[in-house]
Amino acid sequence: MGKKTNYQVIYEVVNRIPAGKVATYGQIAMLAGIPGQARQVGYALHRLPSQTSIPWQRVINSKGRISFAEGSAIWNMQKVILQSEGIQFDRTNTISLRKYQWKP
DNA sequence: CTCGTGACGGTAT
DNA sequence: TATACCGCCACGA
Repeated sequence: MGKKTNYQVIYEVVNRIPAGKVATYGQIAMLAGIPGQARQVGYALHRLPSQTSIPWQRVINSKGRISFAEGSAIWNMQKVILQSEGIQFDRTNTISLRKYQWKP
């Protein structure tokens, strides 16, 4: 039996985030068993194919902000999808973790 | 093998 | 409050 790679575990955790909720990179790293390695989570999501069923858009940074350059095409896409799932952004494009952070 | 990179994050200044 | 530093480590050149 091949042991699971960190990526596989990361994807499994991200898959559990329900629509209408978000999780931080650091939180996913912790839940995936690689605490302190938030960057690995970002890299794992970065490698996902463009058409994936994994809800990558539900992972944001610890400040409650989308980790792409504000105004970029990918940034806009992530924001639109999250809004369609019921997530509200404030006037500085920040998401309230208090209200929307996933608590498994 | 070494080196630069990065969808991060906590701490220091 | 904002910016700067690093620690972290898999990946690819």
